[in-house]
Amino acid sequence: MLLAELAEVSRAVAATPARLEKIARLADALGRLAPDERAVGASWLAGDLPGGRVGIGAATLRAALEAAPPERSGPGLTVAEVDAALRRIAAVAGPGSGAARRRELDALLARAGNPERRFLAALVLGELRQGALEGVLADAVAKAAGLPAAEVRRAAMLAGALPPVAEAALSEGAAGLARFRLRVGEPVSPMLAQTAADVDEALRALGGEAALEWKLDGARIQAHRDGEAVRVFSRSLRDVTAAVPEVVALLRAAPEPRLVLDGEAIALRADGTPEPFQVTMRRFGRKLDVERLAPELPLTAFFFDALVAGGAELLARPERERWAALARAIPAERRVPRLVTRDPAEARAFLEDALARGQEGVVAKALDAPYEAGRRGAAWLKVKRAHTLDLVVLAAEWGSGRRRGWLSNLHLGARDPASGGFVMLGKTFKGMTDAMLAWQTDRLKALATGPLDAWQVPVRPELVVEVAFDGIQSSPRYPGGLALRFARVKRYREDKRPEDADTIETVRGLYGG
DNA sequence: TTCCGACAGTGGGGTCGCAAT
DNA sequence: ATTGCGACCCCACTATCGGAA
Repeated sequence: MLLAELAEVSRAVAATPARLEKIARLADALGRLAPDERAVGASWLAGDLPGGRVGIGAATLRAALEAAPPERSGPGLTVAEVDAALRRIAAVAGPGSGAARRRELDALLARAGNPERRFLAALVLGELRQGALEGVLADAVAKAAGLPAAEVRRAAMLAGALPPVAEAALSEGAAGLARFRLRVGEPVSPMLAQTAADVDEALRALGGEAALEWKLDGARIQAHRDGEAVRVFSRSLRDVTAAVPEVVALLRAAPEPRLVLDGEAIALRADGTPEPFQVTMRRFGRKLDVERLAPELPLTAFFFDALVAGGAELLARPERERWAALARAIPAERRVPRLVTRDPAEARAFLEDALARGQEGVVAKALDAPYEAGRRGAAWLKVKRAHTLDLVVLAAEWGSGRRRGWLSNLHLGARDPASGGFVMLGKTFKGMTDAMLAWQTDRLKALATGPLDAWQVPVRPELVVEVAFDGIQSSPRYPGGLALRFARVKRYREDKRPEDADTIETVRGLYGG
């Protein structure tokens, strides 16, 4: 198949809001792929590259697109050709690799017309924006193969990816799907949590009784052991074994030879309290000098689930059984602190204690729920605590996609009594309804102190907005050395003037305390 | 007919590795 | 030595479609 055909499918999928029509068009395209194109075609139609990102980002792509000839030349690109080129691009390394990537990219673009260029660019950036990603495509695979969507999804979660499942389903039907099972050493999509406002709401939603566990502010890990072979995966199923020797040692020392465990890796201070997430990432994100850094900045694993333990696969077993199996496989100090209760007061106290010890919050879990790989199900509910500040809008950036034409991303500042000015603490685009976006666009245009056609518009610092956030973190980027984590707008405070806004001193107090 | 689960989109800050400067 | 880019860790929130109730 030609790249141009897939680009046209993607365009048509993006053009219709109806999910069923998207599914029909995607299913039709999947059915037209040649057998050896099915995995890569499915990957692209889900907005992914089969081998992951290739080392080309917005800057490189922009430069290449500007330099590309206005018209396509040569024969149209085939799916196989483009796949091969992208794999070559991903594989280059060492000095001159930037130029080598660029040459390959230039060659691709030269043979691509505008629709193909748009499709390629979106794929490379991971920003397909056609209103269909893996979730919708799973339905399309099911439709194309004539198989139940639930079985396709299940296989994709156990495989940790949809493309191989698409290939198997289209080529071999139900028998192909049946081959996908949990295997020790191969990662599965982790189960995710929904959010609850507080523990009372969480307990109610879970039917009264639940297991409450500390929510640690670290990095998710899925640890596999098969005898001496240990592999550890991140939330996105990247192999991070080399980054976490402590976890490897822990698994090897366990009394059971076959384990698949779900947990969190986090850096702790000497007193056992958690380091900020940034500090954990100094270890978890590292590939070089891990062994040298490990003694001075150790990572500690806390597990909260067992997918394989006690010689059995436990995905379908209830949570309380999986926890019991985990407890037999891993010592208590390597498990997440946990309380099973139906008493709201006890649950609240557990949350308060976790927060007082510097943890992020708690996760409430249904005791009878299975492990729903890849699902953000209602069986796990996270409860955190937000702070709020009244901050001043210093500037705004024009939105993209469905926010085109709206001033969307707000620059937020705290009042600085010392200078009489404002100290920027970060940006946010979250929390606004469409009505708020329209309103703030009007207001900010009237307050603009710079040209409205610029990418970002500075404004007179007069608009006060109540912003919720999870915490203050040290910042190498912002002038006050502090930044908000997960900032989102709660509401505008038209009753407040900028001189009523919170001060940088208040923010420093929050950071220190 | 209304409700709600699942999904996609819209971007945020920080850290590391690495090539280019 | 510094800078900029890209990948990936954490993520909140709203709008929408279409099946469930």
